[in-house]
Amino acid sequence: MEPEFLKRKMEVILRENIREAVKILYNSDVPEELIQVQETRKDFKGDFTLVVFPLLRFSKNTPESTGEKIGEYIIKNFPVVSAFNVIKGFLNLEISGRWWIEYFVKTASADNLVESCRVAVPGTILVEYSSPNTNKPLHLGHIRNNLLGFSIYRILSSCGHNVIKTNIVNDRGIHICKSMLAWQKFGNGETPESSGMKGDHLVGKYYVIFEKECKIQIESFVNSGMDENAARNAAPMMKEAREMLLKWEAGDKEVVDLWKMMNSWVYAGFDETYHKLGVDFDKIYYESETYKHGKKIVLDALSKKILYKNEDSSIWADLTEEGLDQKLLLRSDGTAVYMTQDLGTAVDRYNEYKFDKNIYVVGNEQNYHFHVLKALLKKMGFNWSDGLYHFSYGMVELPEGKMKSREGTVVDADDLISEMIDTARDVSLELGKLSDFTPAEKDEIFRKIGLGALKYFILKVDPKKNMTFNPVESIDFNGNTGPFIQYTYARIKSVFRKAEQSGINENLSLITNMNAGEKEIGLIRIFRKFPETVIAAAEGYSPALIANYCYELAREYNQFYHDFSILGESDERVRNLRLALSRMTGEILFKGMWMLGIEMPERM
RNA sequence: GGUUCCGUAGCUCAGUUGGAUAGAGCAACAGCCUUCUAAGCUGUGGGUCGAGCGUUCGAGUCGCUCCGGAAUCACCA
Repeated sequence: MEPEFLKRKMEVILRENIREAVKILYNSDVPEELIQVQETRKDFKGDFTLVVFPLLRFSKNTPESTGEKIGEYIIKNFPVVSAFNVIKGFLNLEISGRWWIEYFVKTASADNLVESCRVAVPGTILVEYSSPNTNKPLHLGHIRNNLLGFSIYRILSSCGHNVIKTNIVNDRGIHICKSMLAWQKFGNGETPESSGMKGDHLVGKYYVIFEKECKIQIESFVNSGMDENAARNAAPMMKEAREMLLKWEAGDKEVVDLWKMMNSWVYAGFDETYHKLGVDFDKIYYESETYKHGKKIVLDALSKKILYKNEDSSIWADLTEEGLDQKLLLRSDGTAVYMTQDLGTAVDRYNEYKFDKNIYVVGNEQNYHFHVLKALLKKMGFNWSDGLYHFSYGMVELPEGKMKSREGTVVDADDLISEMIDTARDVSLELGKLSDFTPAEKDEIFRKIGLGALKYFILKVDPKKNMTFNPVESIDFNGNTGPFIQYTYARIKSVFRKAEQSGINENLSLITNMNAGEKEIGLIRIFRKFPETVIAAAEGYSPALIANYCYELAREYNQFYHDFSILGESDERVRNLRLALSRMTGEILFKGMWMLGIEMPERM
């Protein structure tokens, strides 16, 4: 295989030739960036297009005649270009079908295409994602987070980086104490076993109970004339929660034991959800450990006068020089806040991995937090903080607005996954194509399709944009969807199964020196875009680019599949070409979807 | 109010460094299964790309000003 061949793109070669043409025709040395070669738009004839406008100042002629002259020169001196046409200021060049076939044969496999994406200098990259709180189950927002994080991991490692998946579990803090307290007060010893509830859901239930009971207390204070903030502080439940946090930080055995027990329930629940989603982690950090280190870092910085102490003995950073605000790092009672532990986690990670990059997959609601985190680390003298990158993604909203746990409008992750699989089952059974499968095999296919639909739905959207999820209309299985791409793949697999049955083998050597038709070239043109799409996805942290690429390829292939017979073709060379194109389509779709964490069924 | 992000068809979304007549899917309507899987394919209708001004041969894309929406500015995480 020759990755160099793949890297030396046709555009580059054309650009060189055009530059040569301009030099000879107009006696001018044109700066490279003025030679704009791009793919020809679909509705015009040609493969590559030169935008001639920037060259007019050298030709001192109309766009049309400049295009004509360059076109004539190219076609005379560069035989790979078989024809050209000029429309307005655009010179469309047609590349010979033979070149496309030659290109395709040299490419040989999707693995080679992925191989050509590898970066020259691989780095060590940490990808932090998921970051759950242990007081409630995962919801749709976490699903977007997990899918993005996992996909970024696969994309970056496909490009040759050493990627480590990390997860910081927010297992301490006042919110955790809330569910613990409510369980103590109202739980009557309920456990996941006794209730039959998934552990994370059970703990989440008590978090909700706390909020409800606390709200009643606050309201009664407000009704007796207290203002909202004071009422919140005075509510006995809130007081107790704060006391519990203090006890926890002091290592009180009873509190710590309760905490351990309830956390173990939650972890069992999370593991189940992660497993269903198909995501995993190489290293899990716990805030309950890293916050201590965070505290130490804060106190060190205080002693170096980087931070300052307030008269109530709370500790702050002054970030006004950085264009930010004052930031609290330790409360007046000495307990840690969110930022404290994130400082500790970042330093721990750097010490452990000496990463080049540390990517935080965290929602855009925390943009400010990560701004501050980076600025703080820098201020404290950790120069590696330049490698911190907040991969900020948009919120998932419901048609009526933001999801709110309090109002019960949260789309639960486990529920959603099961609903998707159920829908896949319904659709599939109605189509009735899998009658010869065992129930277990069918379930496996339904799972792949249901999750494929969900994952694709989430990942096809540009990560940085907010997206809307409509639970009523739910997720489609037709059109620009995961199942559409899976279906295309299953069709290709089916062709090869049939081929095997009829003893037809694919023979690449037969297709060299062939001339390709328009539809074949259409497919090869899309194949060619795979590596650059992967690279763009890696550099721009955008799995959506790969998702939309896969859709484009699947659509093109389905047209091809519809218009031409593959196995029924009598000309052996043509049949081999079509088989080879089918195989490549299947391979690329498989690879692309793999990078999204989407599995592909052999049949559906 | 400050900061950041967003606004493209009825709905959900694409639209590489500015390039030709702004694209898909869903929904609606009309077709295509005796032939490799119809979760497919083909066609029709649907747009002042939030508004305006500017830069440019050329703006959905860049700049400015508005309008509309979101996030954030906690001794919550």
